Amino acid sequence: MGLSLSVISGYALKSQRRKEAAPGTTWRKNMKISTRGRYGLRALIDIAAQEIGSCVPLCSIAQRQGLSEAYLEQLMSQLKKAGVVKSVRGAQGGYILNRAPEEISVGEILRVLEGPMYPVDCLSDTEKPSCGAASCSTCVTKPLWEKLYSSVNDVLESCSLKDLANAYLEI
Amino acid sequence: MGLSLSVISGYALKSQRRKEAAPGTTWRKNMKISTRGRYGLRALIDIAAQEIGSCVPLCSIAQRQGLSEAYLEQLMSQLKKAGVVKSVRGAQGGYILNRAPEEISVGEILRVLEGPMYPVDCLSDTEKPSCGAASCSTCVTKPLWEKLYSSVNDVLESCSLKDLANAYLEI
DNA sequence: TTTAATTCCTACCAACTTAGTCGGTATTAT
DNA sequence: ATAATACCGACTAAGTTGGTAGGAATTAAA
Repeated sequence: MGLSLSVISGYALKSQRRKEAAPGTTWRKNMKISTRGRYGLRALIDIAAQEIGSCVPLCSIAQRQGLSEAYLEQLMSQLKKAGVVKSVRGAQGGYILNRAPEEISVGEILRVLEGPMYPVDCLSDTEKPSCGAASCSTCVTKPLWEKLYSSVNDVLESCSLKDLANAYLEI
Repeated sequence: MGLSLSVISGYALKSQRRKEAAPGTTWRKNMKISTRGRYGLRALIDIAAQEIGSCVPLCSIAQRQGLSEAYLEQLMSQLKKAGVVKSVRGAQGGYILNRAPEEISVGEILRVLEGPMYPVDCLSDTEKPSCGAASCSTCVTKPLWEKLYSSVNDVLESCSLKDLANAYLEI
């Protein structure tokens, strides 16, 4: 019934992985960091852990970290545009950190890959009551969301790529 | 062509609202609190702001807060199961807080409606390396996620329904 | 006792997001 | 030349979000 072929395809493989991860209960995905941020961060830690100044090709990152090379490509391209890494094309090419690892915070990486860490959209620009409230200035929850936002940012800004790469090398 | 009827239906109305909210750029929805948490919290603030001990029917909450009654129903049912509110059925029925508003934290409410605030799933139970790493104990990012988790929780636990209801009444 | 207001319950749905895949092009060291 | 690599845009299955729809059960009040 053409089943074997379709099961072999990449799309089907993905769906298998999804199913096995799904628990019985109805889980929400809010306040979560997605694979973009997690995988991208792992890739950067991997690069930072290699000899400094050396080109690290995607295929080697993908292999060491067990990630899809094609998916990583998307993420690295975004990180390059944002100035976090630079790339060298052609054979023996790859990616290099664009700054010292202690100058790159986890917060910056996640902001590039996931967008700003606002817990609600209202925080993104002044006076846009997307919550349906009459006005943002009379919103009683806004101060709480602002506190949450700055708290999250503080934690993510306090950790640099150097910190994580050091820990990675020690294992 | 049957177009007018389908446009009038609720499904079509919803899609209109979605489109107007979508900006040009590609926004991610990670690390965000969804409508479940935001609407549910607003509903509870609304109840807490009414005369204490009085039954507050969903229709009045929905009207005052500009929310869908049917959607609120889902949320309140979950909050009831979790022991945050209790309900009175029949005419003149409605919902009442199950505890004093100062005993109900925003953290509890969001946990009920959105699930636990783990930024990554690995934190949910011991040693489940859902990230693909060899083992959770060698994961260099886990301590960071744990710090993030407790930071988020601290903020949300430090704010009670009473705090928000008071602010709400002052406006 | 009827009626209206209300909670409760299950199913359903369109739009959107996520987590990738696929195929091809451009560039460059060897 | 060739092989390795980055770069690019289109595509996609599965899952999630933000609700609707329709009815059943319960109860205060007329």
